[in-house]
Amino acid sequence: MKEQVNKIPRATARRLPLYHRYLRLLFDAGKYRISSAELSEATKVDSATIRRDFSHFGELGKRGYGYDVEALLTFFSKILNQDKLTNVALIGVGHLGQALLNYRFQQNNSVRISAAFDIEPSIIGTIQSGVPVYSVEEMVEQLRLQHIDVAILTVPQEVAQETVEQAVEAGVKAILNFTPLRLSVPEDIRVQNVDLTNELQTLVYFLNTNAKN
Amino acid sequence: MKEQVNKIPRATARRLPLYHRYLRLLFDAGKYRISSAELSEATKVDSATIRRDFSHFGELGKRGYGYDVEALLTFFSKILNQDKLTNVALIGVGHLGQALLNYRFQQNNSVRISAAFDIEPSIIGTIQSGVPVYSVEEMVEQLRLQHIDVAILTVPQEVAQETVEQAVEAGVKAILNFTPLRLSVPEDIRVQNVDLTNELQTLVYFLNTNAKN
DNA sequence: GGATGTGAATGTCTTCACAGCT
DNA sequence: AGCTGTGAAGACATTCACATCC
Repeated sequence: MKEQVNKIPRATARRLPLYHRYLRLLFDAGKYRISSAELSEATKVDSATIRRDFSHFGELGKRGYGYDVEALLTFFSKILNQDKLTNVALIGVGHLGQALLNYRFQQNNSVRISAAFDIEPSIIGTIQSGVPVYSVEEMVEQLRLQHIDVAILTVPQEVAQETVEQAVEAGVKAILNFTPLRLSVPEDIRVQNVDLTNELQTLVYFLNTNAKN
Repeated sequence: MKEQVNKIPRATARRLPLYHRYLRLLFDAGKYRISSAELSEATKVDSATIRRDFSHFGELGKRGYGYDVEALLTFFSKILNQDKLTNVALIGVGHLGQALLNYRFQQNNSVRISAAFDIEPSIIGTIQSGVPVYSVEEMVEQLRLQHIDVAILTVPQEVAQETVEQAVEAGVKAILNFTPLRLSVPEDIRVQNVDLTNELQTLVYFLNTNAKN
């Protein structure tokens, strides 16, 4: 079933959505052919890196020509499961959670938030930005029922760990963690941290060190 | 003036705010001594990596003992300029921008959003979550006036590039970019991308590849 | 005794530079 | 003639494992 070329380097995998996005942009702009040099200009990824990344999936281009935009786009759509719809849960409907509910995660929607959870009685049972909000008590049940295995965590840090444990119990396999805490999870669970304070402080740090790195 | 130990590896620098945060947590919890092994458990950073990271700043620990929490905290506070207040601008007060205005970027506030910019007449001139909102027309002037050199970019992607060019013109040196586009900037300007769609899609990709990487 | 600091080994990622194919 | 795909080199990062020192 998985005819997938395995052992894609992590760094490459993390760039795939970016390539996919720019290929769509190019395709929509009517471009039918692209070289690694041009794609590099758009994405700011070194052209040799782009060629290396692509090469992990086979010989996608033609020497002396470049890559066919439509073919590449189709290929990466498959790779990234853009054909299927992936349902995601949002846990914690505070300011940031609300913003993410409104966030257009895709023009071409292949990922969508299909359920949200909170403890605030005034929003439980309502539809926020098109997404039903459930109480946290119903979370395990709903996650199981809806077969959701990706969750976005935007709860207060005080309850982050306990919440993630419930989510994992309910079968969640991947977590996009917006809390500033590093979560403890079983090793087969993937956590991606989005650490806004950290990003901002790193930026300030580099600014104050006159560092070129 | 800069007695700073230079040539800190990029990967180390990106972990400094995390260390700082956990040291504060430990300090506030009354812990006065910590080993790299314990800090590793909290931060999920390998203990050898922690020791290597710290060693770039000198010999901060004591063999057979570990590290003094307060001393480390003080040290990293200096390194990260936690003593000074850094003003940051928020450009684009949509849903995500609003959420960031409310985001507590620090318990111990050393970074704060001091000005916001938008084109929406109904919020221009108002105070949103304690932050004055100016029109984009006033942006260059205000950024200069307030000597702001860090900006958070949460504008629609259609105007991202032109907006960033104005910000750079106004002296901004670092940008936290929440738009899905890769910005073109002079090479002395630092851009940190926070690419939410990308993160989510990468997570989905890894989920569907039964990848261990 | 116990945990640091660090050479050395290993792993990962990027970049060069060019042979080879179209 | 031009651009890919990739060996080889280089740069960077992590991890091992232990001598060293408190």
